[in-house]
Amino acid sequence: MLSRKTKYGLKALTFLAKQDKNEPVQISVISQSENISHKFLESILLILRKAGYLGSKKGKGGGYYLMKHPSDIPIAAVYRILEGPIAMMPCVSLNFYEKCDDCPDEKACSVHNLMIQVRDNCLQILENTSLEDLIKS
Amino acid sequence: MLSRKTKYGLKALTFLAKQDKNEPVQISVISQSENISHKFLESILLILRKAGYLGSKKGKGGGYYLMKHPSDIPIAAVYRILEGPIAMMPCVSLNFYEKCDDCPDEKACSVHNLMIQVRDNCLQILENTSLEDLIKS
DNA sequence: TGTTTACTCTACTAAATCTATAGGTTTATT
DNA sequence: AATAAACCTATAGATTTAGTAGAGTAAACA
Repeated sequence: MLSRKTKYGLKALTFLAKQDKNEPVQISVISQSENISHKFLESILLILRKAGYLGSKKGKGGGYYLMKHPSDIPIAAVYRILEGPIAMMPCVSLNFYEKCDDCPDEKACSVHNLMIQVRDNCLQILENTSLEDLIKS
Repeated sequence: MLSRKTKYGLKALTFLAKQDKNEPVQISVISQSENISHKFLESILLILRKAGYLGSKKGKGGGYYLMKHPSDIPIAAVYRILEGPIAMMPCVSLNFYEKCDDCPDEKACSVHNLMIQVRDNCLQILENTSLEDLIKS
């Protein structure tokens, strides 16, 4: 299941992408519009800023704005930043690979092979959907 | 991410499906072969038994065995029993639907629409893969 | 009938993660 | 200087995960 963190993050990005101008939007504007706890959203936006997807401006008239064009922000990237691996098991993750301690032979593991299929399908969607696609739907 | 519970459950079912005869296999045989904590596996097998996928026999020569042919056990069903909803958000779940409290209009939610796509893709795989398919791979 | 074997069931726990919240700090604007 | 708004650290409560402990129950077998 998707965490609220990721869900809120995606909603906030969508909100920013929908703005007419790419000017700073205050956290409280986003949090009120999208029904997200102000403080929680704050921490999420901070993560996205550090990852390079958001820029920020302090002080009066400040807020957050997109650092990239929505078409250059694949959902997969946001997902990895906020949620972590897209794969269902570390042993099938491309970006967060880890060996299973209980599995002597990965290639012989039927669960492993199944989850590779699932991963590929999810990846295909999440890599090929951008923030721009999201606001169109 | 897939919980160990589900992973272990699938591995145990796979182990049983691989047996030549469908005769009771002791928990300890499975737990040792698959490197799973005996007590933890015990609780997982119990769940699968109550769900009707496994039968059990007590006493000497006892153990667990499949109640259905592997081709009649879709992975999606096992997943739902052990892991819960396949959907990434309750608002896109077919079997465990729940409205989001933060979302006034589901149809207007871009995250919602994206996750429907993801769900459909995962479902397509998990519904159409049976335990029998798993042991072949 | 008694013993062993193996599943059944309830309860508990340690650790991790999630979902925030609190409160002070820094920076920019007016 | 006053105010606005992001920045940052710490913490806390709730939930979930991944088990563990131990007594109970049923079947087999001698």
